[in-house]
Amino acid sequence: MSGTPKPPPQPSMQDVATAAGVALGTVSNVLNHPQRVAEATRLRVQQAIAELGFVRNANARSLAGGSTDSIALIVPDLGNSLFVDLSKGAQAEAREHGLSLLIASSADSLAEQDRYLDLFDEARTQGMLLAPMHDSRAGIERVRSHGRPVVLVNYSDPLIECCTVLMDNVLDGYLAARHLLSTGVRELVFVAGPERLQPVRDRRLGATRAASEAGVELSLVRTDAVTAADGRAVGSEHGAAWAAAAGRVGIIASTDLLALGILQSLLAMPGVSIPTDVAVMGSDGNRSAWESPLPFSTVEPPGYRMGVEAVRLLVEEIAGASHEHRTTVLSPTILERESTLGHR
Amino acid sequence: MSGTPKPPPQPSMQDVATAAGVALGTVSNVLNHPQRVAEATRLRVQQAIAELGFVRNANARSLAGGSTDSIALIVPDLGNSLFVDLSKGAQAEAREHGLSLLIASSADSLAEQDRYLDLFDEARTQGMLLAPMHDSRAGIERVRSHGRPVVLVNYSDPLIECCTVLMDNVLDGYLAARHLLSTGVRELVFVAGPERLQPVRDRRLGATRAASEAGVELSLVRTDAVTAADGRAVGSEHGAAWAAAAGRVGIIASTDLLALGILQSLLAMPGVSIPTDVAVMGSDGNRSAWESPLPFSTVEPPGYRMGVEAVRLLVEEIAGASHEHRTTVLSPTILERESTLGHR
DNA sequence: ATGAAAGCGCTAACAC
DNA sequence: GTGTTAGCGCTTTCAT
Repeated sequence: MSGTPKPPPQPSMQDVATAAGVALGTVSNVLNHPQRVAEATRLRVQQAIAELGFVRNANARSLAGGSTDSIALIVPDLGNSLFVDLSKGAQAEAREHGLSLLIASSADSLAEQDRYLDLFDEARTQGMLLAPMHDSRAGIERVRSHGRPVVLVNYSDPLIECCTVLMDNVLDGYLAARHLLSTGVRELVFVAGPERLQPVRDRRLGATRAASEAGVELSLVRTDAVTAADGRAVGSEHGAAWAAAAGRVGIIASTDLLALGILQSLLAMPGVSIPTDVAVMGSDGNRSAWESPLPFSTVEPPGYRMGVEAVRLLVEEIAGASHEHRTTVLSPTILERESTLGHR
Repeated sequence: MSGTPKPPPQPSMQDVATAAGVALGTVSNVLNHPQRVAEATRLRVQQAIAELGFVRNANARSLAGGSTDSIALIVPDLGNSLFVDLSKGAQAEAREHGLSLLIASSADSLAEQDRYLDLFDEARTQGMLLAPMHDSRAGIERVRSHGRPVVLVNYSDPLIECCTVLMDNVLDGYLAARHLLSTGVRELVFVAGPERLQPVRDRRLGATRAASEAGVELSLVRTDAVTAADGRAVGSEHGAAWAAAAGRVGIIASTDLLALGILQSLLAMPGVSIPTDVAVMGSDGNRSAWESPLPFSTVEPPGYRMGVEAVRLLVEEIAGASHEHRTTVLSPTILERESTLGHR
């Protein structure tokens, strides 16, 4: 026995019209301009719709009508809580404007990101929010050249003329360093990922600024990537030296996953006490790093508000006959926890 | 100065045909059956496409062709890491089958869930994966009655005839209880949410079974919901009693957020030592509960594999002339951490 | 208030 | 190998 008896071809508007004894156009009016239709007719049509189980074909609809009411959000990874928060904000704001939000994850693959850019382009969405990966310019320009607005989130490229929503990563690094300094740290270390990662560069800038304002030294450790594994490598390489330093050392990892890895390896080293000898913190508020053996301080990005703002900019660009591209920068907030604060 | 000079209406296939000096059908062939077209012609057409910046209209395409190659996933909350893992698995498997995955979050709102069900129904997606909220039957039946397959994830309803992918929540509770028992707990408490939550009921069942097998008593505490706030309430109400118990007490919270709340309140009580007096664990592996002051044990659902399996079932149902509905049940795994294991 | 008819941009079947 | 053509299901005039 098969599940559904037999998938009947879905009824069309014409079928409904016939069933209700009216013309095709009238059915369309019932759906789109109910007030133009007499009460009695409307009821008859609505009943036919219900009886036939009629579902509007959105494809035909937007073909004829020339537009959709969806916008799309493409993020590199839903495992990063920033993008989850962002999607929530975007979703809420989209609804405010009567738009539906379609979410896609590019799974950290540029090819996949391009596929979705094209998918949403071909689907004639009203526009897109994109949290781009590195080297996304070609894809973005392609979509934009088709007249479809794109708002960039969490990444800015001066070569791309687009509305953009950013968090203040310089402030992020600055806040992190200031926090560590306030706990009595005498020496700062910034653990940076690859130089090409813009947010990482900016955070380092902020941390450097705070350090020099305070007259404290900030040294730099580089890693190939920004994963927990990289963090563990850094920890085992430098941990002993940090613990042996004269004063208390403060470590700022450029991402939370990095911080997680550092913590993991330091905690495994006998004789290293956190946060007494070494204080460690992250700086991107990624809740994926939750498995930490010790809850650590970090700086939290304003993800939800970024989503809201991004949709606002997009809606403005969609509506605006004359549109001026803008960049909105939002501030992160510090989150203080055990890895820097001392014991309960 | 406005951003884009002037959104030119996007060129159609006919425009490309004219530009390339060929017929409309030939352009279609270049796109869909390149081997049918002579090399020279194909190149000419491809150049015209590039020059005009032509983008296939997916709506017209699926109208004429009668189908899409997208499937959709609707989840109640991307903040729950189970659904993130699920989307990753589904995404990977969808790609294997040449399908694109569209993700939507219903933001814990039944109305929003219904909206997306209809949106994807109207968009003629090939089918949907749904992690349903309570009382979703009407919406599901509606979509299914239109001949569009739906695979249920993480929730089963005997009244709905659908393929379903579940985790074994009875095993979940069983594993949790066994783990606590293995750490020397003499008395178990299960903190349950509302009775209507199926996974919670099942976990309780499993925990009860493990307890009776071990000849240990399991008592029950009920809460109105399963949030951290509920957990804090439970903690402050029962914490003192638990700590005062003769043996070591093991607490199983039916969700990780609940466990988080319990931990928060217990840690704030002087004289209660975790995990020495009271061992606490969660049972749904939700990484949103990462802010815990103490990393806690939990049971991790097989989210990724659930996503993969769900897509497989969906694809089978899409393809299958005769399709037999199936339910796949996957096993969770225990995750042991400090809140039950004792000190480092 | 309702009906009739012209596309929207494309695919696929068929003819050349 | 390429051109022609009939829809796909709908929205929107324009008549009536």
